[in-house]
Amino acid sequence: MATPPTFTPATEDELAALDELGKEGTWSVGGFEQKLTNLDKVLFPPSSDHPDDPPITKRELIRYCVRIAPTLLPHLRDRALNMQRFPDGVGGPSFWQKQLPPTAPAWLTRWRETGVEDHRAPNMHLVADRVATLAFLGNQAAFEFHPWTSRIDRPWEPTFALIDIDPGERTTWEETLVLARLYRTALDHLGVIGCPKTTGKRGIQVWIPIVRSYTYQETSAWVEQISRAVGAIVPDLVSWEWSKADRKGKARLDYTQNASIKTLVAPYAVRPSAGAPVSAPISWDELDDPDLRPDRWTIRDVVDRVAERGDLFAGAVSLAQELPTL
DNA sequence: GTCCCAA
DNA sequence: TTGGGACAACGCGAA
DNA sequence: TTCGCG
Repeated sequence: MATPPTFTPATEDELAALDELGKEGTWSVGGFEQKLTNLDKVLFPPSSDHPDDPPITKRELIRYCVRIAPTLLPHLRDRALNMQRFPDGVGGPSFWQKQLPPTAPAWLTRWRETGVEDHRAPNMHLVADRVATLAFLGNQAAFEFHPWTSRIDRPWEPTFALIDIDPGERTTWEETLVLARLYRTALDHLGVIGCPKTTGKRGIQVWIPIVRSYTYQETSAWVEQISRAVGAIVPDLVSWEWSKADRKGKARLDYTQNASIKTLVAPYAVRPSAGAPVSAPISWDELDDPDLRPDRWTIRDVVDRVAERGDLFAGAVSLAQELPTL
């Protein structure tokens, strides 16, 4: 696949030029020029933990997008990207976008969906494979990145089995951690490496990188089996009810995201909440850190965390495991 | 956020 | 010139 | 077959 092997970060000069733009203007980053608009528009109010911090503008979002790009792009390259867009930021309406408008900049990499069932037309998807593309996404307020779990050369074969711990209204953070630790024990027992991350909202996910020989039906069944076993250990914390109302505030262990076209929020993606929290990869040990929170890292500090710790989700790109028979 | 089309 | 609509759609289980 | 759900 003709994508660059490494992703060069935005230069200091490019970042300075972003700061010097007025409320809109043409910006050159990573070798491509594009028009940026409404740079001083507030997209995120400060979080309640830091109410005196300045709010987060679109300019700051774009700055984050290009600074995290070298770490994020390996997770997005070669994958169709579903965009969830929040043109008015937190609290405003959002919408999904799969089809890239023909009027979008010509230099964006596109992939026309193949192998689609007869009843719908194939979409022309965006593939994020450049620093400049991340700036484009920031300008579009498309900051909640949802890459497909397959790669575009074999779009109907997943590269991940996905564990999604979705807390109910009555689930505490400590209970969410209990569930995550049970998955940790289960995967350890099976000799399978999973990549855990916070969601930036309330949950925790584990992405398990796999060889491309499984169907979605198989990955879904595999994750369901483990999840049922986890749930059986702490039945008071988990509900298997489909209807939200019948769940009584309990957590859902949602294996049904292991399906074609469905997506989970990407590592380092920004969530539409005050303070711009991100979905942050963690080490398994951090489940025992009393300071861990599901929204602990934001666009203001996750780049520094990556500088210190590296990409804790690197295994999601480099590993390809068999799923042991259960 | 941006395009498109109707008014 | 302005304003409103469009911008996704799988698969599971219950009704 | 449709509806709720993520």
